[in-house]
Amino acid sequence: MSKVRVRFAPSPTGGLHLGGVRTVLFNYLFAKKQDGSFIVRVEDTDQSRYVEGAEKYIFDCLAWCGIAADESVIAGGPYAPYRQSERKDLYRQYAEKLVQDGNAYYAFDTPEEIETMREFLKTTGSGSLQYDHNSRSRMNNSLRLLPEETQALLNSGTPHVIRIKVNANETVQFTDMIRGDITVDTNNVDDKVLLKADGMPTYHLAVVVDDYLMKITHAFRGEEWVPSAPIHILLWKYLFGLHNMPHWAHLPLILKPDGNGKLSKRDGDRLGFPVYAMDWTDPKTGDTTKGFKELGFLPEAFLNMLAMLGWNPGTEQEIFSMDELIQSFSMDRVHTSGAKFDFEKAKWFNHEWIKKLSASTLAPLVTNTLAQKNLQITDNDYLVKVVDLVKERCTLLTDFYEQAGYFFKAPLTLDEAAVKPKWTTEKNNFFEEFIIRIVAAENFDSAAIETIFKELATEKNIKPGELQLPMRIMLVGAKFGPGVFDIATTIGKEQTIARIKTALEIFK
RNA sequence: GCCGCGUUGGUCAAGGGGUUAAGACGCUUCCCUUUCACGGAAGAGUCACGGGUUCGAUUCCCGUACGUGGUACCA
Repeated sequence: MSKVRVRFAPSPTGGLHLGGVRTVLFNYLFAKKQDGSFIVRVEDTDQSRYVEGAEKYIFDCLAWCGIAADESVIAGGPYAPYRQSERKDLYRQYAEKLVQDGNAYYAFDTPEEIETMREFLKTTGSGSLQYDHNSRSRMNNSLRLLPEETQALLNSGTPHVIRIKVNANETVQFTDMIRGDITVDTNNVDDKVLLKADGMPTYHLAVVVDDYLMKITHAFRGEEWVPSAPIHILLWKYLFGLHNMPHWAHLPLILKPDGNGKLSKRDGDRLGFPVYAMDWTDPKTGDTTKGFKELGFLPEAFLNMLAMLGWNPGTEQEIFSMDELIQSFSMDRVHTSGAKFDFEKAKWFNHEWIKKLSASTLAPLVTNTLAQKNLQITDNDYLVKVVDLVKERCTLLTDFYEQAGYFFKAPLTLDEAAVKPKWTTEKNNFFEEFIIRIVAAENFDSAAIETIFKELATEKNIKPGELQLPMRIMLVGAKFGPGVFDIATTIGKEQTIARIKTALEIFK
């Protein structure tokens, strides 16, 4: 059996959408499991939609995800170039061959003429408004024109496209690895443009030619391609033979959480969650769309979450590392129906991953997020200790600022309302005495502090519980965080005393 | 409109002719903790509808409804 080769074929038209990343993931998992190759081919055949920087951005996203292409624009490879615009000249010969074999034809119709044809079709009450086996007999193409007429138009340089000739009354059948057999009546498929007037191929021609040339064995793409699959099957049949055709799998869509339809960038803006893998700034408008990365997601969690949207191992395991995914993944366990995106569940995956990863693994990432809030970390060992103490309280990486910030600088404000109403001179005296005792103490570990605290409380005849909350507010500023004595020992004796003194002034 | 694909709790989903129809997220309650989390326990909530086939259908078949995708010289 030949080596498995799969490809992800993005168009550089904007941010990398959730669904796109999942398509990458499934391709990648499948390839790695079979010890195959994962190829990234840039499909930039539509010059009008080309967006500056989008290609680099896509590769940045893949890098963040930890997914490396075996062959690509960047990595190179035996089938270069991997950018379709650079392969432009290749496609024409295949289109011409199709014309010669009678499987395609030249069409000289202007957009206006096609529009007129559709308007006419509407008046006839015909169900189909397509340029197809039926309507083409009325149009300006080499099928209807005399050979001399066609030649004359060609010679005079009249703009034209090449369209596939789909025969009437046939059926096209193919097997989808996820959906099983799909059969389509050719009467419903139109004569799609293969080669545009500018000489660029359309997606339909380009995928088939490149998948053949690049020896792709399995072609995975979104479900939105199912309706045009028959065109591709026909092209394979005409050009390279069905026996060389890759196996197909059409992945289910990721849908909006609320209403209906495919998840889009707009839904993220509207509902307040990211849709792109990383921040994307539109070069034309300058608008930035938030990405999962910048929001504080770990790539491990992002990918894990995506894998579970549309695929399920059939066991109760939900948390998977990339290696585990590669081991467990199989295309036949991918679902047929679309799944609504749930941001809450996405956050849950991130939380699980933050808990799962060690503090030292997390530390560099936390350093970065804190730096973005102008909190510079100089002591990594100290950071690791802090991360270990607070990580189970953080859902997103960005939560570390709030959850760990007070370990690095004293709180700016204290939650006075939580203390003042029940504040007494006895309590004030307790803390003044407490400072004296910890100054004198040899040990400043968590247990020692707790012992001193509780003994003094007993002496003063105050319940320790009534003193712990004020102490927390003194050290943290608010009602959250790990055990107070753990905080005290971590920030150290000096800081602890300083913060208590400051707070005592405020509580007075 | 036409064509394709789909339909298990609010969401992700396991299962698949006979089950008390898993599990997770979210939600509620309780325990732990005089903080917030974590952890633990419990709870509410489901097989779209109508016909078949069958001793028996959530599971198979056919319709309907609904959803979704396509219907571009976009991918």
